[in-house]
Amino acid sequence: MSDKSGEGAGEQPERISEAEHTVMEALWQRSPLTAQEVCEEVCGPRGWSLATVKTLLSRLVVKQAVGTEPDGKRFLYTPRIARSDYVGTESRRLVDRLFGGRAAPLFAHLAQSEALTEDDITEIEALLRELKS
Amino acid sequence: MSDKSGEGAGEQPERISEAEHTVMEALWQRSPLTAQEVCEEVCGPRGWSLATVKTLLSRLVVKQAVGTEPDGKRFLYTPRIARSDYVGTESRRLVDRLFGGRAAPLFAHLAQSEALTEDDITEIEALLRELKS
DNA sequence: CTCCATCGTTTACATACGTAATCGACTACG
DNA sequence: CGTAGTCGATTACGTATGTAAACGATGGAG
Repeated sequence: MSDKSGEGAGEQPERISEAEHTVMEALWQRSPLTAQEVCEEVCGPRGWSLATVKTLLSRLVVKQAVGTEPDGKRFLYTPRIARSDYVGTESRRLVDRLFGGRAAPLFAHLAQSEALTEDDITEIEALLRELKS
Repeated sequence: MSDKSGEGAGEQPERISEAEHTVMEALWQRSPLTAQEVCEEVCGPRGWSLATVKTLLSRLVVKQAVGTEPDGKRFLYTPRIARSDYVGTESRRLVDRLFGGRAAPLFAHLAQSEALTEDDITEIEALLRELKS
């Protein structure tokens, strides 16, 4: 089988960098967007120029993390990977790397470092109850 | 105040890369170690050469993440940052970046993606009970 | 039809990272 | 005393990342 560069199904997605992730967040929030619109969302907070956003968008297109759709002269950009997938992968990576794949130690750490608010605790209790249903 | 490059207390620690982290884990496991010994721990699993470990160690020394102590001809390397600090920082970064700083959504994600084992759940329940004590 | 504002694309460049070979100093063996 | 092994330090080099300017096409204003 020519797995040359076709689209098969077995492409493990390329890593998305932190700057790129910022752009993804904008697209997950609302899409499709033009480069201009993405910039309006993120350039301010990050102190970026439009050029930077354009670069990041191209790289994300190459990585197949966002897709384009022509709209007259310009493009509309849309995420091609779900936020939940990204978040899941990243979370898993962290848990694997730092806690030997076990979630409990991560939880313990968050608890100890006071990263858990009252609300978090209440919510987690609710989730636990659901899990045991 | 001269915050020039002295040692004050206000140095936010430089990022430790993934490869460097592998070396840190070896040192957290047991220390002090020689470069040789670190290599014995990690070169196999990662397919690294001793040279690579040496490079990573130097970079970690520059980043002040590990300290050295002369031992005759060679050095003994020791972590200068606690694993729990590193783990805490990294966890926080992830939670901030992906979950708006809230731990509950992270937890929900782990739960949904089946990243939680029975044991995890039991342990977390125990932790929760402790927190509410 | 001409000119300008915009697009996306290409090129740029500094720093970080992964991975390692090489080099100068020193020590231990013969 | 000379030589080989070992150590940390220096240098190397390709790719990734952050950040952006330059370029060529093109569509709309006049």
